[in-house]
Amino acid sequence: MSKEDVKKDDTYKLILETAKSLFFAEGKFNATTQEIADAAGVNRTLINYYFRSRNALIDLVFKEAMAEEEKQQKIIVMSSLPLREKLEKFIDFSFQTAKEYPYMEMYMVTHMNQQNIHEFKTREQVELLPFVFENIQAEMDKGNIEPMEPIQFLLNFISLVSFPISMRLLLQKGLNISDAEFERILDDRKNVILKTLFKN
Amino acid sequence: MSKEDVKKDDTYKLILETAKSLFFAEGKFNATTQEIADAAGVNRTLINYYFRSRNALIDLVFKEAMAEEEKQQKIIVMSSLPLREKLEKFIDFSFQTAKEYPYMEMYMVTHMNQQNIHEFKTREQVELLPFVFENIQAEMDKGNIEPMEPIQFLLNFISLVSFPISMRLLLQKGLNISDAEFERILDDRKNVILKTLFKN
DNA sequence: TTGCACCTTGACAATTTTGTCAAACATAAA
DNA sequence: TTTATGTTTGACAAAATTGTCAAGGTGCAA
Repeated sequence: MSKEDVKKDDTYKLILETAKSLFFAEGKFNATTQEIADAAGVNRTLINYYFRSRNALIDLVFKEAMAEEEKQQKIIVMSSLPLREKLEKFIDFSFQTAKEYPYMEMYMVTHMNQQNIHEFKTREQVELLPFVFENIQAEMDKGNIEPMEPIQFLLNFISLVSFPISMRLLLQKGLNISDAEFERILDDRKNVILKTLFKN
Repeated sequence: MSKEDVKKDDTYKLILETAKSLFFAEGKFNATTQEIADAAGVNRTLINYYFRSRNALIDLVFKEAMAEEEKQQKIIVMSSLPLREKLEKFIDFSFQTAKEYPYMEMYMVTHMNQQNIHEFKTREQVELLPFVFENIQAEMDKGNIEPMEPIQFLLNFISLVSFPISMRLLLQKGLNISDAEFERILDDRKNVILKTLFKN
């Protein structure tokens, strides 16, 4: 099926995307090479042919996801929009990728935990942070947001955006919420988050 | 070492606690029976002797963790304290268990995802929810918290409490925060969360 | 058509992980 | 001391997972 959707010589890409889908969309963090191959509709040894080993494929998936996420986020942070609009854009972007890959963040954490990964943020990313903090501080000075350490505001923001998506399954079952209902709640989240973080 | 700390016939308990520690404290979600046995300082086959199979052990760890968490939470929710104080207690409790088992929530989610787990909340838990919602609604009517759907307020609260703990590794490395600094930030979180959710 | 480069496959081997079992061991009661 | 019960161990078998390889296939360029 999906094998027919792409050119034959795109097997490499097909395997890569299928792996991403298994890990990030379905949350099958321990998918075996056989399972990945089956999901992609290809022979298992093709994974070795194109990626050398299972680990090499895993690492590639991880690095690509990281890079993609960073690239997008940087564009938003570096824009000259006011803070509130930056955050709005960030929410939109997060919810959009989260719809496709709800388990991506959790995969990152568990994967980093098992490997020993050090610098996964570029120097650029880290150097951008003080700028963001200044941005937040300025809004506090203007009285638009509750005064607190900028890092705490940032934690608040990331938490409010990411947690309901990452932990969706836990929340849905724990609070007994249907799929449709949870979708609706998520759609309202953007406004709720802004209302929670900004004074009127 | 740790084997000497307990009575010999507590091997059952020792293995169970070691498994919990590996999964929830160290985040080694794929620990093999050999790794668990080594960590506990016992022979691997004792896992089969006491728990029949690896899966049986895993399931037991999962169920016990769930049960323990629910038990504690129920005590808090059922208390007749005002909402703000309930939430304060909840924060204290969460941070306390999270210090010991930072990866517990993530383990729950990934584990539920791989198995097909349905009712993991007792009927009691679910039946308690409307009561909590009323509680929240009353505070909104009193003007103590920003008006929104009670479920959204609850999501906000859980997110603010749990996310920084669950995703600690990702946040620390992503934001370039030292261990000591992150500890300090977490210690301030309780007040920050209350300030964020409650109007003055 | 032939040759070449690349892709795909199934068979096989190596490794890892789990589970079983009989024998050895320890301890407390008779 | 002997016996009985429950615990621990190492050896072995089975299953699952990964990686290698030679052989076969495909399409395109000469």
